[in-house]
This record gives sequence, C-alpha cells and structure tokens, in this order.
Amino acid sequence: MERSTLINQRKAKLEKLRSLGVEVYPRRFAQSHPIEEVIDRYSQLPAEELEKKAIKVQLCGRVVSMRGHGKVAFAHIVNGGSKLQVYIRQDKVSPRDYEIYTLLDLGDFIGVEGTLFRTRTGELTVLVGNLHFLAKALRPLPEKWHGLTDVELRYRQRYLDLLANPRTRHIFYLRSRIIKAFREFLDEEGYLEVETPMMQPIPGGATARPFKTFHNALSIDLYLRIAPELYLKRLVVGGLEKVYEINRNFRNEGISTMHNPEFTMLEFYESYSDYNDMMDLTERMLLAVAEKALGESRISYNGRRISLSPPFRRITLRDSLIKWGELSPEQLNSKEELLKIAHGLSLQVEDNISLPKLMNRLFEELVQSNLIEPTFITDYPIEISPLAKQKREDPAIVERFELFIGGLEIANAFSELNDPVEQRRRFEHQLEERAKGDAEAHWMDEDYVNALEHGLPPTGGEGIGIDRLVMLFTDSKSIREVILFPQLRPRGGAGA
RNA sequence: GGGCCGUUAGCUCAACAGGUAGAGCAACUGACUCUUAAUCAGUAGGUUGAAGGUUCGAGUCCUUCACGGCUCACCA
Repeated sequence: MERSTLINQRKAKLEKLRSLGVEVYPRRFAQSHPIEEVIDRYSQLPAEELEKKAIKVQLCGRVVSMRGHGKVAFAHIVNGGSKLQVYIRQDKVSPRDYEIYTLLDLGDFIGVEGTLFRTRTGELTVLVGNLHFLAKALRPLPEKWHGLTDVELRYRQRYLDLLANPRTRHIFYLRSRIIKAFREFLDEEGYLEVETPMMQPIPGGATARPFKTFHNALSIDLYLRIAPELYLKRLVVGGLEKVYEINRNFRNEGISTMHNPEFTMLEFYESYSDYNDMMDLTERMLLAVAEKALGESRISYNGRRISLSPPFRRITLRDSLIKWGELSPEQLNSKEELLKIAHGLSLQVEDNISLPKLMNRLFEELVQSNLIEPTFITDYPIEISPLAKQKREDPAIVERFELFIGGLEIANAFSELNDPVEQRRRFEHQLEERAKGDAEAHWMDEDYVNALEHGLPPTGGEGIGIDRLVMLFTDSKSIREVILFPQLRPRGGAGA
C-alpha cells in the first residue's frame, strides 16, 4: 500500500481516539515494574500459584504483535528490550477500552492494568483490566519476521534497526558496558578523567588530516582535534600525574569498514612510567574489561577464539617482519631489497619512500593479519614516531608499541618524549616532511614545546581505539556496526 | 578516486531468453472468546532509485547520474 495511505489510516485512527475523549499523547504512565522484572520474578511460578496470588501489575510498552480472535485478542508489548504478552477480552474491559484496542496499530504504545496468569500453552500473560493509550505510531514498523536487513536503512534509521534487530541492541549495550569498565578500571588505578579541547588552533598528537572550521568572534581558524595527546601531556606537566580521556577524535580521511571520520579514543598518561609499564597495564586492563563487560576472559572474532589472559606476546617490529614476513636481517637493512619485495607484492610505493615507512608498509601487508593472539609489536622507527622517546641503545628506534588483536590495531603507546630540545628538532623534521608534500606530517606546536620546557616527568602514554575494541568484543566486521550513527552521505528526505 | 555488486509494494524477496510486475508479512473489510510467524474468506496497494537511449515492446539491454555494500588505493 502506498505509504501516505498507511499513514492516513493511522491518522484517522488517531482522530477517532481523540473523538472518544482519549488523550492520545498523555504525559506519563505509572508502571509497577519494567517488563523484565515481571519476567524475572514470575516466569517460574506455576499457573495455579499465579492464579491464587492474583498478582496485579501495571505495565507499558510498544505493541509489536497482535492476534485478534473475535472478541478477544493477544498482543505482545515490549519495553526495556523485554517482551510480554497481554490478553484483552471484551467481557473483561470497559466498552471504551475495548474500542481503544480496536484502534491500535503495531508500533503504538500502551499501558495495561491487569492480573498475571499463564495461558494454556504456559506463557506468562497479563489479563487486561484497564487499557491506557500512551502514544501513536504514524508509520509502520519493519516487518516482524525478517526484520530490517537493508544496510543503508539500518544506518540511516538506526532507531528501526534497534527495534527490529536484537543484535544491534546487544552491541550498543555492550559498548556502554565496555566504556564503563575502562572508566572503572582507570578510576581504581588512581587516574583522573579529564576533558581537553575538541577545537584546537594547532591539530596535534597524531599524523592525520584535520577538519577545519572558523571561529567568528576570535577570527581564527580552528581544527577539530585529531588526538588529545598534546593537551593531556600539558596536564601531566601541570602535576596531574595520571590522567585519561575517553572522547571523540576527528580525522578528515577516507571512510571504510575500519575508519569513521569521528571515532572514540581512550588516551591515558602516567607519570614515572614507560612503555613497558604501559604493556603491563594494558594486559591487566583488557582482561579486566573483558571480564567485566563480557563476563569472560576470551572473545570470539572472525571464527577464532582469542584469550585475553596475560601475558601477551611481545615482539619487535623488526623481528615480526623476520618471523611472519620471512625477511632476512640483511633485507631489512636495505631499502633496495625491501622495495623489490614491495614491488613483488605489487604494493604501490613511491621510490623515494623512506626505509622506516617502507618497513611499516610491509608490516601491514605481511604481518598484521597474522596477529590474532594479542601481540605487542615494539620498537618503531623514530621517523614515524615524532612524539616518542628514543631507545638508549639505538637512537633510530623509539620506545613504542602497538597492540594487535584479531588482526586489528587496538592500541598505540610509547614512552613520551619529554626533552623539549629534541621535541623541537622532531617537529622541525616533520615540517620538512610537510614541505616535501606529506600532508599528514605533524605540525610545529611552540606552545607544546614551551610546556615541555617547564618539565614533563618521565611518562608513559597510550591510546586505545574504542570502536575497534568494541568491534573485537562484539565480533563485528565493520566499524559502522558499533557506531550508532556512522557517517553516510546525506540523502534528501526522511525514510528514503 | 578505481574495480565489482546492488537499488522492484511500508518491510523481506520473486519475475525464464526483452513480451500484461508477483508472493509473504504489514494494511483494509468480514468470521472467530487461550493465540503466538494465529487461522479462514475477500480487498486495496507499484513512475521497478533518476534521466536519457535502443526496440513494435524494457524491471530485464546500452549510456549518464544518485545512493549503498564489498574491495583496491590513500590513510594510523
């Protein structure tokens, strides 16, 4: 049926309810219990006992199914994700309430007062005494059996996805629990949660293209942050020795199953510790989060069972290329050799690519997908790590790790560079890269260097991509499955 | 940005080789006082994503565009 006809039919019913004197959008309804509680408390009681106790309830929810049988009807109502059957009999309700029932559509909200009983087939059900109309749905819900599968509609009208698909609901409940578990863990460790600017005059803390905006009153360009890192370290300079922030980052880059322009990042910094301490902390934290949010220490991802019990494997970037990339130490020292390999894999790399960037590229190609079990990859080239501290024994390498689980990059951490002179040098080098055309090279941030000049203690810092972690914990293949409203190209009109 | 695939009723999907666009659910009318994907009888519902083209004839073939998915490239 044409959509406007469906809506008009429902509007007509709405008017009929009004003409009966029914308040069609009332303010509130006093429920005696959420449906879930009723089920928890009474679903085990035998029918005879239910009848003897004659338990009175006032429940409400959205009507999701109706089965009329002449002068009686069964319906299911849903609230809080739980479903309960209600039973309306013409001889048990007032004529007015019965008329209200006849005007109900799937999707409407109702409240019922009645008595619990068990049907012949054993289902816990409310025998309705009074029926209250709570809100009208003018548009139909997705089909009851197949639900809503059109991916575009699921993302554009997430409310329908949430109504029709229990898995979607589950993912976002779990996402909430995961974030809460991170907070609880860090709070217990003595970390302070802070909020730092989303709008920054100089976008820093990562190598990525920013979104740009303009502040009228100040008449300046501002950038949506690509990372909170430099602000969090300013706080450590200020004596907030353990800080964390869970918030949005924005990167003006491509959209894919692994990338959304805005995404959620946990970053945390701890004074007097280094990247080794961060690895220990990460192991404890991920296990704690899994146990709290999932109730177990193992996850399933892409058909693989993965244990999050420490210790996690630790291997240097270089050794990982030897182990999984089957490269020799000699090859790893030669850009020409690596270029040959890259070309052999038909990777598109520019001939003037630097050795460290080439290594990283080969890592992504050859190694990353093998890192199913939690694995810390350590010791990155300095060139791609402008904010990390060098290793004492090899100044070309920094004290940094990335954590991979299920082949996904989950965390990135390092011993923070706290030498202001060296930091300035690194920024200057980045400026040269930028001048050479690297749009993602880091900006010079004099104010940040100035902060370092006041003294940053030895500090370990880490960022964890919350969306990817939620993907991992919910076995989701696309980041859009774990972001309620992922970025899509806008489309005219509602509903499509 | 490139490649591949998709877009048909409110939802989920059909439609041979180019020959009158169909089903289930939802909706509407009627029957039915323990159903649960209720059942039964009937009714209505379509600019086949958009615009062009080929053809006697296009959901189907061609071109362009829009939106989406996957993938490659780019990118932490």
